[in-house]
Amino acid sequence: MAKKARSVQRREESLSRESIIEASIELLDSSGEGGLTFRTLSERLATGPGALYWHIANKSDLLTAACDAIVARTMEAIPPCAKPKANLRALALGMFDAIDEHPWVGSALAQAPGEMPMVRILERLGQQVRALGAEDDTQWAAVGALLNYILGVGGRNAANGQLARERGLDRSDFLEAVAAAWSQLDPREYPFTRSVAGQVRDHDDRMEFLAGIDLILRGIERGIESPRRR
Amino acid sequence: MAKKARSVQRREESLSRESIIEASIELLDSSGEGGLTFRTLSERLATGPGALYWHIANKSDLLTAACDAIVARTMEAIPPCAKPKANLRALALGMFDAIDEHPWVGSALAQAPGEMPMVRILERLGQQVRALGAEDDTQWAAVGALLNYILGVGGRNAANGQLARERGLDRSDFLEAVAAAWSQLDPREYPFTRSVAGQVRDHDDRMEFLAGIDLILRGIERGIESPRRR
DNA sequence: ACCTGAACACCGTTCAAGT
DNA sequence: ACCTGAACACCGTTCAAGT
Repeated sequence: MAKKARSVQRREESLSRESIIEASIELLDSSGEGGLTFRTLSERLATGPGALYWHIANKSDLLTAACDAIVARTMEAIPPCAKPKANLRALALGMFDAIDEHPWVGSALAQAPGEMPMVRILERLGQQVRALGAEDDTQWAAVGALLNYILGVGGRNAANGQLARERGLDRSDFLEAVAAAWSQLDPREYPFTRSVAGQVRDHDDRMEFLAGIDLILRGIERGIESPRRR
Repeated sequence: MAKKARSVQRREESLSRESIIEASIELLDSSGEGGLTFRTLSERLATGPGALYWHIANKSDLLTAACDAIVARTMEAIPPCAKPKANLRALALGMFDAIDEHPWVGSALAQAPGEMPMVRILERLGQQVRALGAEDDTQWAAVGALLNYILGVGGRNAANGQLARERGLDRSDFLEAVAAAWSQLDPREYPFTRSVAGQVRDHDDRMEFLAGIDLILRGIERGIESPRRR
């Protein structure tokens, strides 16, 4: 019962932007978007909330920086490949998996348009679409379609994860609840939604995501084959 | 200087879910996402914050309901047309315009996966994709691609509008700032992003959005023409 | 230069008390 | 049944004061 340990553990290393971001990622991963708070964060770093402001501008800056760290790692981890199409698929899947592992990245990405994390993705997509042979005036539409699709899926996955967490369910239980609600819609007004309710229940998110990417890639290829009518 | 007017105006009609949602939409339109507060809302409705809870479950419920009101109106306003492809384009453009007019709808939509507002869009998209002649097993991918693309663009437009508002800029000034930041990136690391910086400045968002939709539609058509290899 | 932590100006939500 | 408004338990952010 020696009392030599201090009641509040003091930090050994001095605070830094990197250590703050790292702690934020841990917090976001373990407790979701609502888990990142200047108070919990400063507690975990054994300091006061005000100290954080010496290293980061504000909460939005912090969230974007945490998101960027994940995106940068994800981009680095994607094995390079000679074929642009395979590259694009790997890129998209890499982002899908990253958001699956860190759902908060999906919404952080959406909240920081034009910022670094989005630029990293944009750049990689753009280079590969170029390599695919798209003409200058169609590149932008192709990259935009891929980027927005990825962001759309990411945002939705983030929201699914967030809602499931709030209600104390896991992802599949949550999707089960959605499917149940859909199958009780009025069949005259919502025939399509009702008919796909079953698919929501037991589909493979990842494969479905990839099917969408392939569909967009088909559209891009077709645009390249028959370039423009005049 | 008569004092017969009460200092706080009292409401004439009793509170209702509809009137609360209507007032929320006005507040969101005029002051952005941060403008919707139980205090400002109850002030505007000449009541106390607690009263609102008799009619709505919580803030997320309120936001989704406000979003659903806009989406429902948007769906109703789209003129029906015999050609599924034209219908899909009109549907997508309708949502684009709705989010352009009410940027908060973009993020509210993303936050309510599987809820009514999203189901309305899903259903309309699904019916038209079916009419296009897609087989059962490819319908879901096609609808998913369109829906996620629309959600992705919507989310990004919402974020653009929100950030511009926070910084007191209008949309084009904000995009100008993004373009300026992009054109100062390292040309060796970010050649693509730099090369499209100019396009960000003076592109037409709406037309670009439509180009993406057309690209996806091409991919869907191609999938229909050469269904599946075996 | 960097950190501390109390204080400020907010939030969403609850709930006893009223009508 | 519906409304009131004070109170609760939080937020992000600031800033005088410390080292």
